[in-house]
Amino acid sequence: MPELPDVEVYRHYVNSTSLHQTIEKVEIFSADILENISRREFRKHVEMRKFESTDRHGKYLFVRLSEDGCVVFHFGMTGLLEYFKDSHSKPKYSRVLFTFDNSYHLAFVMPRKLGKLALIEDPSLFVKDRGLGADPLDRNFTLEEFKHALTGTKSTLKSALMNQKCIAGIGNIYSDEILFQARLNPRTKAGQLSEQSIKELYHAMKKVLKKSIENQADPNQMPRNYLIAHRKKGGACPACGEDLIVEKISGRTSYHCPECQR
DNA sequence: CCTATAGCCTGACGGC
DNA sequence: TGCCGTCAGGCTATAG
Repeated sequence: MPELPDVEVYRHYVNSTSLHQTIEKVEIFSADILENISRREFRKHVEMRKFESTDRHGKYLFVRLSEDGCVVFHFGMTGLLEYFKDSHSKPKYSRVLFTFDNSYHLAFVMPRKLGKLALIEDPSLFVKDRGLGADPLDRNFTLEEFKHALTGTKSTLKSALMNQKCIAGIGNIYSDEILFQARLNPRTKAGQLSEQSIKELYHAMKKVLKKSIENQADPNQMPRNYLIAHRKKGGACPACGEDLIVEKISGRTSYHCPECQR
């Protein structure tokens, strides 16, 4: 699931459930999702601390700890968070479980173990070290900056949007949606866009991401003229009714309308 | 620099 | 019902 909107929804979820309570216990059921840290070290740094605040960059969620340090959640394709009380109702595929002093738990649930958990000092340094591009919902992310990120690249739009070093946070589903809303063909070369198209893409990107967050990143709540509900085999364009084209681009299954996205 | 591919991991789904 | 292949909203390493 987790692209930028999903991760932003998880961030709000952590804010409304898990802050300012002492973390009495950390249980790690799958050590292989820990990045660069042992079970023991992770527990030592997190237990008896509190989650103080949250931040997000692209698909990464940062949860700052009291004292110092920051837990980084990366959700892979199937990660999610669940806050619950009854210890018997621990969700299946819980990989890490935080237990608070109010006896509630926060589970990092992830059927496919493609995500990661890390402990870092400084999110901005983390972003820099990974070479992540700007977060498209960052207040300081201007049209100029977007233009700059696209110029010089020879890749397709689909690929550029999904490239985390170019823009951070967009994945397969939302790249399709953004290109659909901007009426741009996914195979268009990113470096050859007109000023006008770049501008439209920029606004479509912000619009789609914001709208999704407003709707709790729930595909079922998205407007009818969005692609997302039709993004399946045999789907038709919600704007013109044309059969959608399905093809692999950058190794991912991509959907677009041959009429609306020329 | 770019693209395509395989691999990581595990479950859901469709065809026979 | 069971088995098998394919696919999945991410990312990385590798080859061409």
